Amino acid sequence: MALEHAILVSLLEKPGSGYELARRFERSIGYFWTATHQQIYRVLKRMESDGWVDVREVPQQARPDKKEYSVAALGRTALSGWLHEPIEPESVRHDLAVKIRGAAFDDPAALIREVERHHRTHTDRLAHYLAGERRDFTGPEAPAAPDAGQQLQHVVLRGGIAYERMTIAWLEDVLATLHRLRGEG
Amino acid sequence: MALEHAILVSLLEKPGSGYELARRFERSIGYFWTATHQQIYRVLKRMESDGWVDVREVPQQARPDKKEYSVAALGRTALSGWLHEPIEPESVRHDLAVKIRGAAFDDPAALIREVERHHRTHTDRLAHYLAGERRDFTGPEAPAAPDAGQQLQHVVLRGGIAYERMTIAWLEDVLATLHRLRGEG
DNA sequence: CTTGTCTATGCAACTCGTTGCATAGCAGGA
DNA sequence: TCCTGCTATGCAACGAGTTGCATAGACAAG
Repeated sequence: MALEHAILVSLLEKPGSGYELARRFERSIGYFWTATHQQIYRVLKRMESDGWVDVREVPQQARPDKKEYSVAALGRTALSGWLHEPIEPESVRHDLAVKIRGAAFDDPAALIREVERHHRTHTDRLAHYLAGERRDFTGPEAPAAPDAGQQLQHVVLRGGIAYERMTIAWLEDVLATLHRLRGEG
Repeated sequence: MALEHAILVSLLEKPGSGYELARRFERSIGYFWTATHQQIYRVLKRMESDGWVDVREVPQQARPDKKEYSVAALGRTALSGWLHEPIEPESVRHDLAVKIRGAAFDDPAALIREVERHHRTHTDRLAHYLAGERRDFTGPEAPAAPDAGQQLQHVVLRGGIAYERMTIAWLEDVLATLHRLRGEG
């Protein structure tokens, strides 16, 4: 499992609490790795007892205290070890594709609204990624000479952008097919 | 969960045994939904006791007997109900992206071989999909007037092809970035 | 004649991930 | 004042998915 490793990377980029990690997993990290707060708290606890992360109690005013986690030496070693291991190309779980093939045994036209909804979601995500890219990498406030970390973050973001563009184009292909079938049927 | 639904779709396309389903999940269906044989046997058993599928013992010579499953009326109803429910756009799990961002805290150049390996895997998959497309949809043996089911299978396959092409181009972008960083570092 | 491979099914144990619920302080609006 | 919402952490139960192992007949290669 790689949730531990995703957490290590996120904490190396910036230490933070379980709650803050959960919010990051709704945003930047969540573009390629999702996790709920319960999962994060549980895994953080295990990582702490394994000595991968250090904890620091941070008192706060106007809000509850928090535990700030940062990566310990053992955690860096564990991450390094994982980085040098080969991994399998990801396995896919695409509900919509199952639905599209299933539509052959039901009413294909009924899927049109659903596909349109997904199209809107992916269009929104693309706009969100592009805004982030302008803000952090290509806009006037972006660093003139990005360091290695920034270049690597940018190439991952470009992957997200390419994925959304591809998905949007494919959903349009799906819509055209569904409309054509409605005309025929 | 949608494994039940993926099984229903596959059985509607063609009835078969758990073993045959497992093989399909390594091929066509597996392009967008993976499952091991243990998972499939367990879910089939539940679907059978829920009356979603019918079983028929098929004696065979030169090999063990098998249980051939086909979709029952209740299964069709369940599938139809699921098709009319909205689903959330998929959540992503992309180990390689985690590794790429993690490489900022290790040696980026060490990732080059790994990325090249993924590039080869996706190139192979693309070739495999394109061969399937020629065989079933665009080649000389393909049906001149494909029915709804074939058109829907084709649009799903086109999605797989677009995904592989996008991924291959992105991996080349990643490789270029890693080589650039090695030159700088 | 033994070893390996393919079809075919399944159990048991485990880890991973989700859902529902609980607590608790503080802030802002009706 | 009460209700809603945000930060912040966590338990308990369940469901999904993986890994290892077991069985068993038939065939092919060495």
